[in-house]
Amino acid sequence: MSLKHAILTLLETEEGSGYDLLKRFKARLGFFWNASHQQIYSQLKTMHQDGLIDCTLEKQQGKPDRKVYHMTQTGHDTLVEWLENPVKVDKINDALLVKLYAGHLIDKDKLRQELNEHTAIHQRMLETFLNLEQEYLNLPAHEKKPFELPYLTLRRGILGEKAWLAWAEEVAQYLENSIH
Amino acid sequence: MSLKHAILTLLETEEGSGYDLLKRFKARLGFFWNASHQQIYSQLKTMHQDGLIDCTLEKQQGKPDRKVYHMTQTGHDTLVEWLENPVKVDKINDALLVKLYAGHLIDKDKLRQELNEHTAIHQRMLETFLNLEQEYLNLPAHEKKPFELPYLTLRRGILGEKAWLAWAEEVAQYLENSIH
DNA sequence: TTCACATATGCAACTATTTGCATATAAGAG
DNA sequence: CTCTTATATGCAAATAGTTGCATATGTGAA
Repeated sequence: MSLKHAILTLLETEEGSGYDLLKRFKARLGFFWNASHQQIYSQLKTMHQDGLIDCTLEKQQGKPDRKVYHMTQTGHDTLVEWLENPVKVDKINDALLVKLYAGHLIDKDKLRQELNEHTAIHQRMLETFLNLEQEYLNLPAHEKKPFELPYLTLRRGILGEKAWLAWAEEVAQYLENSIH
Repeated sequence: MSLKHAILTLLETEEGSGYDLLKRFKARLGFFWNASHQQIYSQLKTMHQDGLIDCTLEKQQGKPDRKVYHMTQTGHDTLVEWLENPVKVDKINDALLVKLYAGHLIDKDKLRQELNEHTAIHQRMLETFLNLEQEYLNLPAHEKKPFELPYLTLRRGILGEKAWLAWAEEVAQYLENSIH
């Protein structure tokens, strides 16, 4: 499991509550790791029980209390051990491709419409990534250092989305020609 | 769930045993949907119970008996209904990227080595896809028709792998420069 | 004043996937 | 003669992820 390790990675740099981690997930790991709030909260609970992280309660006025989690030595060791052992190649399970494969069973218009909707989403993601890239590229050289590795993960997002969109263009072309 | 629908897609064209479907998965849907034999067998059992498929027993000499599954009307209807309703955009959970994000915590050599191993796997996949593409492209025009949609799914594999490898090249460059 | 959104947490039930085990035969390689 | 690969099926336990529900407050918009 890697949700655990993703959380440890985030806590390694900075402590935080479940809610913090949820937001950090979306902002930093969101384009290559997805987790819902339920998953994060329950994972934090287990990790706390297992001694990978500990927890202090912060009272707040106006807002609910925050449980702030931080790394323990065990947590750090667990993370390092995971980092040093190989991980599997990412597994793809893409329902849209199953659909396309079976596309002879549906109306081409419906297929085209769904492809357009997915394309719009991917375009929006690409834009977000390109904006983040600009932010990074505009940093003065010495401020870039700590973000070099995160930037490389962002590049994965950019190249991945561009490839997706190029593919969608091919499919759109095909669907266009096949009606006339 | 889409494993169900992927199986229905395969059975729509041709009946088959769990073992057949396993092989067809690898050959046809393997680059965008992955399923283990345990998953397929247990899924078939559930689908049979739910009346989406039915089953006849084929005795064989020398080899174990085969349970041959085929589509029912309910199964067909279920597939068509799924096809006509939108699916979600594919969710990515890529452990290698988590690792890269936390790469400051590990030895660059180890990181480079793991990247190389993943690169080798992706290169092999790309080669496989390109070979399949050649097979398709060498078909006479009239035999291409039934494979047009599967070919588009193959293109996704090709473009996706090429993008992965281009990205890996960027990462390799970075890791190369950061030691010297 | 109501509605949506952000803050902040979590349980319970279900669905999906992985990992390890289990069985049995045949064919071919070393 | 043993080892690997292919054929053919499956159970059980654990882990991972989704969906629906639940609670409580503050802020800003319509």
